[in-house]
Amino acid sequence: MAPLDKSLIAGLPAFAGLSDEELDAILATARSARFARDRSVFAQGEEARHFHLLLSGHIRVVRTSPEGTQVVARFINAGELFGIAVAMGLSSYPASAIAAVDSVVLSWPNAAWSDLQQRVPGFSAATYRTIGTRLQETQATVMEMASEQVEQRVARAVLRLVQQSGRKTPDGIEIGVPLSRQDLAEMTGTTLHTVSRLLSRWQANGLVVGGRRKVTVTDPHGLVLVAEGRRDG
Amino acid sequence: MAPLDKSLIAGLPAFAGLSDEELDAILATARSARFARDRSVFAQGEEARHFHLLLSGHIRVVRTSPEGTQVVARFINAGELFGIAVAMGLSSYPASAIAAVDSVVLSWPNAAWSDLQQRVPGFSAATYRTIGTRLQETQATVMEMASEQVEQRVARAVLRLVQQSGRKTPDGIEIGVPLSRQDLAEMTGTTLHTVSRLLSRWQANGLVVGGRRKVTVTDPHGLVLVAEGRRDG
DNA sequence: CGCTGTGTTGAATGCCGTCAACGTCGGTGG
DNA sequence: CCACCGACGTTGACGGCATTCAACACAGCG
Repeated sequence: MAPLDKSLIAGLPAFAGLSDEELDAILATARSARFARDRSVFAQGEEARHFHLLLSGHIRVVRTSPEGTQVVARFINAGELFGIAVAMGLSSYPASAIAAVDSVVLSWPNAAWSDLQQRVPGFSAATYRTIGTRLQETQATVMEMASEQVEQRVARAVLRLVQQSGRKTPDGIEIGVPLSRQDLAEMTGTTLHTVSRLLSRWQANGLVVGGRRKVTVTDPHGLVLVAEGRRDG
Repeated sequence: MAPLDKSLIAGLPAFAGLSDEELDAILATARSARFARDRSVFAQGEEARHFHLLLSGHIRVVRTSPEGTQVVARFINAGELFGIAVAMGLSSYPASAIAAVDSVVLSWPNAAWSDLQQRVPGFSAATYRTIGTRLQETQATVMEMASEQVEQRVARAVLRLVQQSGRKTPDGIEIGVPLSRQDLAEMTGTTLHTVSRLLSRWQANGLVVGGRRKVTVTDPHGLVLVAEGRRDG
């Protein structure tokens, strides 16, 4: 396999300020792979031998309960680390990672982890921050689920996705990830039926335009009001 | 103030295998303080200047939403680090910490953090693991709230508390933290009314015995069945 | 052209939150 | 020691929101 080009990771915050030689050294142990949409990068429960960085595309992180219920824990965007079980002292992945669109992933064996920590100044702190941020986000989700109505939660989820991967179109801001009603339901702890009803009503009221696995927000400010419970969808 | 005794922290996993001199050095920058029940160690939003270790007692970690809803994020037990905003790159505490019982807390200024990371081998990894564990637990909470009924969630919360701070008594296993119905409600995202109803029914069916700010589990196995939805309380 | 995955919508049920009233324990001050 | 007051707890009634059950519509694909 041809060596990976250092331009792939030169711009990322985790590797900021490194020389060309260091970047090459870091890439020496990495492998890149392409994942077609809906393919799994790793599966929950599987032994965690690698950690990963998303070069392009979007990854859906899904947790499945023993009873089979699924929850979409988060979406990973290009440039983010994921599957870093090694950083948390886990020997197996706590969730599955599935390509939401065709994606390119860079993977290192776990052994490279301590190496990176030593070689790259600030890498450790950057990872702490990543995990810490995810902890904050997850706790925010808990608060939402404890204190808000389903409608507000779905509105917030849509707004978050818009912020993470929104694309301007003539009609409004479109979410850049194929997103089924089922996905939204699994992100908010509700059913696809309820999500469908909500989106229909929002569409009737001019807040969004729905499509097959697609949502376009036409009135972001109005949707914010819904999310805050200050307006009925 | 008299120097702190190294026996305080010698047994903790985070400081395992250190010499007496190193322990003394670590303690040199620490301050210990006693917190009476219901006193706050730090408050949400407050600038995070210190990180903390619980020497004895129990701490309740509470997040409050802008609207005023409260959620009990977790209980801290003796020997655990808490308020480690510095590790997550946060400049202010994301939650409040309140003494659930009279407690003794060891506190370091944030400046001691990087020092500890360098001086104590494995400290970094131990902290990663702590944060990672909390992330797992929080995500498990999200899954529960998404897929389980209130009764199962409350049962799980009670069982977790039993595991964390259970004390054997003639009547059964008593939760070692003063725990109001309101507290349980804030841990499970429900109301004190529902919790009260559930505990009453459980008591009638011989699963628990309730008291003022107190819960004793008389039939742990039965309660597990309730938590798994395989039995009605 | 049928099949599968996705989405929509109606109707009915039920869980649990809300409102309300009352009961009880424990600490505090006289 | 006792009376009082506030915090905590219990229980009933009611209603609404969201799930559940069911049926149908539509798109994409082999």
